[in-house]
Amino acid sequence: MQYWLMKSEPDEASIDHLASATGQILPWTGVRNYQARNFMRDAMTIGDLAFFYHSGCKEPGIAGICEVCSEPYPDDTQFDAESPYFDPKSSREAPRWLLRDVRFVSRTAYLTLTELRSHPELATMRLLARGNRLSITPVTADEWAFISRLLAEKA
DNA sequence: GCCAACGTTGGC
DNA sequence: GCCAACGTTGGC
Repeated sequence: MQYWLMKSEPDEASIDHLASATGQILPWTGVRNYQARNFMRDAMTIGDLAFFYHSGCKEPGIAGICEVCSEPYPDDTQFDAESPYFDPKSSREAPRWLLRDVRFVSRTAYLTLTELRSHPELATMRLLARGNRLSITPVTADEWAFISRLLAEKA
């Protein structure tokens, strides 16, 4: 059992999209970075929890919690020439990009990036590391517990 | 296998 | 819209 933080642009897929999806499940589509793919393919386990983080928006921050709910499988968008995530170098025989489904767990109080940065306890969080661009990052049990406490206080 | 050029991410 | 930081590509 591990913890994660998964970034999504709310225009594309927000916590509200996840909450209103069929079965409250969405495929974590569009990851085109090998490290993030490897996390999904190799490191995640069904039942892992993740903070659902809104990025690329006015106020980036944690908006909710979701749960890994499938084994890894090929991301269909890599085969779709119409998709912005199309990868001409991938094939159905040897798919490059694997994803997992995530299930809605809860909305949380909105915890902004600025606030996350303000807590020295979180200074070593992968998300906050200088130059970090990874869309999926591991969260330690301590970080998870600390942030959960912050969220509970704000609720 | 190096590395310059290019593309992307994502906060500001 | 800018740009710093990073990842990927491809020529050599």
